[in-house]
Amino acid sequence: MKSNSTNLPKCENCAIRATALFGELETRHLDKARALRSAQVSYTTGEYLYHEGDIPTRAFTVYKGWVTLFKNLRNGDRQILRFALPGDFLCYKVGKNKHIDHSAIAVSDVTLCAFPIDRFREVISELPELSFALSSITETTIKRCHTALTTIASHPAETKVAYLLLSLYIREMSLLRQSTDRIPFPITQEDIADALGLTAIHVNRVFQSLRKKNLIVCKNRSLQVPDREALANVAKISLPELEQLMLGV
Amino acid sequence: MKSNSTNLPKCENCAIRATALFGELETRHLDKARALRSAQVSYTTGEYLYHEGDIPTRAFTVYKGWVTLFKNLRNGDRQILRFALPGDFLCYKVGKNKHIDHSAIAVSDVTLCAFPIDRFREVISELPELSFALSSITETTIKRCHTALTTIASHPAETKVAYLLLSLYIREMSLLRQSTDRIPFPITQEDIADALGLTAIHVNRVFQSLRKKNLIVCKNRSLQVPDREALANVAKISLPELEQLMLGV
DNA sequence: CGGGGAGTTGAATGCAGTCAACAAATGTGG
DNA sequence: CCACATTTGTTGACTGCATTCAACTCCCCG
Repeated sequence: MKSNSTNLPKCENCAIRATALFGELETRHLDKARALRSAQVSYTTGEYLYHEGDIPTRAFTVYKGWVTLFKNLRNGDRQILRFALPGDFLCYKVGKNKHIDHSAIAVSDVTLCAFPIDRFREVISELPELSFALSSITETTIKRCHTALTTIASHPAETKVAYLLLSLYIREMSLLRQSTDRIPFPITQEDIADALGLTAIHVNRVFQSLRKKNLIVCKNRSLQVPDREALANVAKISLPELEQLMLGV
Repeated sequence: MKSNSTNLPKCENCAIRATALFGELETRHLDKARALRSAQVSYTTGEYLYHEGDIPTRAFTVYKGWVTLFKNLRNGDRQILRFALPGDFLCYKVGKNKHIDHSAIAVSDVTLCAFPIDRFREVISELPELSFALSSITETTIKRCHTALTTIASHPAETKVAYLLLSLYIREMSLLRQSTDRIPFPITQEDIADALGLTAIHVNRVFQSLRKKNLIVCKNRSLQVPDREALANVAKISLPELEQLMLGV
């Protein structure tokens, strides 16, 4: 882990602000709110951001790279809860029970903006808008959690994989400025299996099948989706609906 | 739906306060916060509390009875997101996107305490503690959503069913004053199937198997769990852990 | 050049879905 | 209070999707 608390980039120009915490706040409140941020921190691939059971002191906004949030299970398996992409807000925890219920690992090299959680209490007192911004974020988190539930419960496996791939593709594409149709894709087939409650082997077979139908091109840690409509079809969701969920508020 | 806004029971003596929204607040703040509540409302079995896509104006605390929260899927199936029991907080929504992402139905006759959502904004401004109470609630919701995810993804079906039954049993038992080991159980096997991503037929077979092993007694809309440890074992979770999640904050 | 992680393939097994029919319980109107 | 309709629960036979186990390839990195 590497930390940097000087020369931080300005929030108002931040490429990801629209989708991040401060995107919920009006510009005139930004200066007050920005005082929350203390540093940018970096982790390399495979490093833990925090462990299940920790009492977190800092919350994070992902600035660059991907993070997996997961729980370790009794039987040695792990359940991936979600993949956090740039703009996502992690590890905010103010309830009575102070322990966090999951772990987080950098799946690629990541940079995060760190916010001491204590300071939220103070700022909210003088800027109640912040509390609604936070609510808005957690509502999105719950909404995504609900669709994750729905996806994992759905059948067959092809539907689940299609849904996950398309979600990640849409979110990452919206973050890329350049005109490319290929996104960096740092997660493994095993990660996907752990996210969807499948085996890596079966995920692999589904990948073959999707490739054969020309629905995905996935190699060298990158992913292309030539025809989103077609993939959305397999995922049994309407494309506009999914885009609204992934990009909209 | 039936509404009553006079002679409301007092929050400080409420049997469910410990686990409900105001349980998060200290007693000295209760009078300010109680001003939020506007009425008690009742619904009969099968009635909708709200529909997916609605713009909610009121949030609810379940006072009596059970509620299912669910989404209707493209293919006609429905995914049950969770069962809400007395003390649970529903339908709070303050984010930019004002539409709610799921529907809610009374599975038994229910009584709810209703709170106009608008008024939360005002009260939070003068009582920031309320915003942390709300955060605490949503953190619990997310935590339960995470374990639901983990449960649905887990194998085999017996594990899932055991987990759900035990969760509901533990929660409902803690609400019953009398010394009984039997809880009212208003949901159907199909509800359970819709919650876990299984077919009703297969849930039935799992029920048979659990009955044969004397792990559950389920008839006439009631449920007994003679040996919680044993059922927790099948559910692949430690009993203390589950109790902490269901009862603790 | 060697090692390890990730991906790929095949064969065999088994869990859960589907279809169909029926039984039991519940609710409704006559 | 009974007759009927509807919902919920139960059982059996069959099918098929996903898991398991094992072996092997490819690629990246040291």
